[in-house]
Amino acid sequence: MTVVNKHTKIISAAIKVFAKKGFFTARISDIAKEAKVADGTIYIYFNNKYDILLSIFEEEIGKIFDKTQKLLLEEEDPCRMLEIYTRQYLQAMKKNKNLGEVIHIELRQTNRLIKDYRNNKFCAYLNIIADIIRKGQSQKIYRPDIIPDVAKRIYFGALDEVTRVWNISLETHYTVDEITYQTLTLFRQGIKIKQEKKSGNISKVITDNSLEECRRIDILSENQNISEEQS
Amino acid sequence: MTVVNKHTKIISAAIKVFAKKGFFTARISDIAKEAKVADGTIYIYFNNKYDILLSIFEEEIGKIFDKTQKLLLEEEDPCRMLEIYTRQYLQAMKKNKNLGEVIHIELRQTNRLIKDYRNNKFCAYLNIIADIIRKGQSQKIYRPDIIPDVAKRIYFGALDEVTRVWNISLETHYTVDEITYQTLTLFRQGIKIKQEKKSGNISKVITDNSLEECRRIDILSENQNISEEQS
Amino acid sequence: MTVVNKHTKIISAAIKVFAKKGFFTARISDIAKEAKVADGTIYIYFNNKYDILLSIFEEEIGKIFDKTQKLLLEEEDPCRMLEIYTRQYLQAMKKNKNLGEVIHIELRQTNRLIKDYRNNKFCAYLNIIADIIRKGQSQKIYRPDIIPDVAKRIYFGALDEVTRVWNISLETHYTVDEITYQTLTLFRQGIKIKQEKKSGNISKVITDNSLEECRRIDILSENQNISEEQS
Amino acid sequence: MTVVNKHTKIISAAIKVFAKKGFFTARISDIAKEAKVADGTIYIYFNNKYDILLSIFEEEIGKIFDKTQKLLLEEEDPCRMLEIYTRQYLQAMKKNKNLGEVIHIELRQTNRLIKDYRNNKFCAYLNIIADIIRKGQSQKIYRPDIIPDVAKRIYFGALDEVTRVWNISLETHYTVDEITYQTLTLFRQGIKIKQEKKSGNISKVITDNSLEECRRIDILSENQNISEEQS
DNA sequence: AATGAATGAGGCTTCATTCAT
DNA sequence: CATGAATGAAGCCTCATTCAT
Repeated sequence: MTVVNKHTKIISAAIKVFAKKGFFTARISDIAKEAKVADGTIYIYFNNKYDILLSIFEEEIGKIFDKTQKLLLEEEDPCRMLEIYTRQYLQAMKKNKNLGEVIHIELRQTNRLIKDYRNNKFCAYLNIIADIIRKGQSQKIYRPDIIPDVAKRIYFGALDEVTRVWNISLETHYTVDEITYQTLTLFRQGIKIKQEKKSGNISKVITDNSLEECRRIDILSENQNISEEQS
Repeated sequence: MTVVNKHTKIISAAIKVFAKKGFFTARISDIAKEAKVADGTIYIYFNNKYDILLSIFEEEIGKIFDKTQKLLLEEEDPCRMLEIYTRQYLQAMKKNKNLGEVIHIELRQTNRLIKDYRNNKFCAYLNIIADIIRKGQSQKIYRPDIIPDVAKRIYFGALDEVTRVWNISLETHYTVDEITYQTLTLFRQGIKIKQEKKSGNISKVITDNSLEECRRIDILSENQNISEEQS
Repeated sequence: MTVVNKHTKIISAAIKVFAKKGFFTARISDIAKEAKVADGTIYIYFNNKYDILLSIFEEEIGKIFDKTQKLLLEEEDPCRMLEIYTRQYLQAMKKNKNLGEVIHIELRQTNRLIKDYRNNKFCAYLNIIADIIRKGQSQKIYRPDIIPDVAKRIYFGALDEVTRVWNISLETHYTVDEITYQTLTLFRQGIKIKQEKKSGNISKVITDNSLEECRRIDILSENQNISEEQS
Repeated sequence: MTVVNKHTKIISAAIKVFAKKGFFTARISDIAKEAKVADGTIYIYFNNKYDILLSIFEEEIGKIFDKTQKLLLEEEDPCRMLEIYTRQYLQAMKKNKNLGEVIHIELRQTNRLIKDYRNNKFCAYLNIIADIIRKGQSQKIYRPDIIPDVAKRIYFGALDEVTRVWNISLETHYTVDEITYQTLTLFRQGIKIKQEKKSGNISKVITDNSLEECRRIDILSENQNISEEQS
């Protein structure tokens, strides 16, 4: 108990350092100092600097994935499942803000290196969302025109970006609750005030019109772009 | 025609190289080779490697920002404004997929360095969303409980992440239209099928219940976390 | 014994290399090769190339300064003090001819960069001369019209330049003794044969005349210069 | 007249820039800017950066050398000749303080490169001093135990270092006259007050004793040094 | 002759990794 | 296992020099 696993100590230190400085800017000696071990010790537990990053993903994302997966097994309602997913993610990020930063930045930054390699766990984690959406669609709760594989990215992108609001705290500080509420509500019900009763139809019509128009504009602008396009 | 501005040539090359290798992994000599200039030439046009990245943001985001801004001036309907914003962003990203990658990754990666410094343009670009939402709220079209400064991040996060769908193309390729439709719809109307007439209330009750429960869970899990918390 | 302090090894190597090639022409890799360490090792002991130079001044001048200072404490006669000073400097330069070269050249060359910064030790070392002269003046041994702060420079300039006689050895080689004798004698008694007894007065008169004349010439030539002066 | 020789313009600019920044730190573009010509223009008039420095020596030292040489032809008294030499040098340095700086620093710094090559003019200039001393010795005016080739360096070293007193002006500002007086007097008559009549002998005895002692100490300390010597 | 944009060799410095203790 | 001094490969950047205009 008193002797903390060095592996864990290094991982924790690395999360902190990567979060603060970024993977490339962080130095091994920074991590070593943070972990209170010698530089060389790190190479007893990890093959190289990059391996530390990979291990963070594996282990930390793994924890969230496993816990979320377990909680979802007991749930059938897609809306509740989405809530669980969202809450788990946001809470994990809140608990360890540094981890959030690492996932946020490094996942992308090093994505080109990881690719198909080891981050299947992350893909699996993303796919949970797609599965929930599919479940909701089969239960006729979620709209069938939503493409789960697109929506999962929209959703995770939102979740991911939103964690910065309280990490980097550019504007103001919000509670996890507030952010959870905002994200879930926005995603489930949209930004527009639902004008129940009769107004619903109108709303729909407008939207459809709008989107139809979108498509026309899209085609037009695509054509326009041909001439604009820089080869 | 034949003599292309070297500044532009370098920027284009850098976008390509950064997109492929990432800012830190990219070498000045890579950019030089791509731009077909000598390494030293780059330093005639840019102060340093980092300045290239900054210039990409400034100039490229600037272009999108300016065009979007201009188009929005002619529009009053928040929904249409959101459409314009979304379409412009997605189209720009489609036109130059590498740029998308650079914005996506580097903006975050190097964000800690940029901060308040030069990327005000990016902040301004993000704030357009918040402004649209505020406009919608004052017109009683958008729900007042949405926090514009949070929602703008949720939305941009979604947009940003979604561009990867066709850039990195992990799953399948979708048209700009499809992605625009998906994003806009999801954001404006939510994922749930609107059960108009009386069911609206029920939906709302469920949601509220659900969220109430959320909060209880939140408190519970926070307590749980105390024991879980890693010192 | 066998394990020589790396710091010292690098300093020694740097003195040798700087002496041979000069600060700017010397390469870090030259010093590393001379010190038989890796290039990077140098940066464990010094912040940068310039810091090596500074350290040479600090440490080596420091040694001479300290030893000289200590020896002077036991002495009261200004003439003997001057001897000690001179001998110590010349002996140190003889012991390490390269150091002489480094002090000679680099002190001046890099003086503009060092200035008030770290070479106070050198200034202190120079001021010893001024102090000795002042002591001699208060003892009525040294002429009161000598300005100590000017004379210290004249004297150090002479010492410094003279070390080149045996370092660069442009003409012939002389012993430390010979040079010490030459310098001390010249400085203490002048170049002119002292015509003791009655002739002393005449000598003085001649000199005064000569110098009076100097001043007249000076004024004349200054006037001449006005027309010569390039704007 | 209006069209100033570009060669001259560049030389003047180079003197100014070298004086301010030093040869190695100065950039060709600095000189070009100072001379108000394009970088490339410099290479029409000079082979390379180093050639500019050499030309400065050649031309500027040459001017002083020629003028001094000419004035000395009309003079027979060594003391007066030394005055002329000193005055000419100090005046030239006063007229163009930047040139003083360049000679002072660069002559030494680049001495190892120039060596036997092109700076014969400088050697010739130094040798004037030796010749004057020899003349004084043959006229029985100067002490025969002075070695002209050593004394010329002692003297030039003093002159050179002393110019810094008013160039860098570390302590106080003195007039050319004052410095000329100080240097000449010190060199010709020494620092000690001449105690004419009988005391002259005593002074001599002390000095001789002192120097004898010097030599003993020298031998002793040389022996000491053997053990001190770092291999 | 004059220009100055372009070149590219080469230096200083960093830092992941090793290995003798 | 642990250490941390040492390594040396490799990158960013500078700037003397060139050459097309």
